[in-house]
Amino acid sequence: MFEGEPLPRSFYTRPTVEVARALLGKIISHRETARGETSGRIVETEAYLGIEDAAAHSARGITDRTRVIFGAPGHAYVYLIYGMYECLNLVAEPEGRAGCVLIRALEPLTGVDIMRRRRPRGVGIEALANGPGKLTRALGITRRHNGADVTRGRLVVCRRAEDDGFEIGVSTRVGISKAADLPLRFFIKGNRFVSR
DNA sequence: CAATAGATCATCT
DNA sequence: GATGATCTATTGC
Repeated sequence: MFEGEPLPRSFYTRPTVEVARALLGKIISHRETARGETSGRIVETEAYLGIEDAAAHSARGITDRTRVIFGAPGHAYVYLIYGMYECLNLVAEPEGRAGCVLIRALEPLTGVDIMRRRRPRGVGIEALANGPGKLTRALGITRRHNGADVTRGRLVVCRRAEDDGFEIGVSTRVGISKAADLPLRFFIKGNRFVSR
């Protein structure tokens, strides 16, 4: 389908902001044995840095929850927020250094019918995955995927043949109270699947 | 349309 | 015991 070769580990072994920008336009694919494949194009990301970033979970160092963020790049960090929704991050920076990228919105590509079944009845295609909690629902991503290697396996990130020429928009991050003034949110300008 | 309430729980103080 | 990297439904103008 859309997954040629997954992006290599070296793609993630860079400063978090670089990875957050480079992930725009890339494809996230989740292949499940029973249901089939769901995939989408990343249109919005946010960078969460290390101990210097008060808004990041890693700000207070290594705990059971934040261990993956300090671990090897190219792995998924999935956590529960507000007791109800899961958020997907991709770990950046060399091992030992904290940094991850929150995936905030996807443009649905494969398995749209499967996504619809997982989301409330009647939501339009543009609202299937235009938020961090929505896209994990749509793709069937849960805390089971925490620590998963996204360079191989059922949950992978890959490049699509020709995908550039879009402009990158920058703004402050959504939904945080600390370090709220930093320009660490990135999105594809004009794309209708970016969150509201 | 905007504003707001409520759902619900792992993590940290 | 309080707090969140959210979303949906509902109320009010």
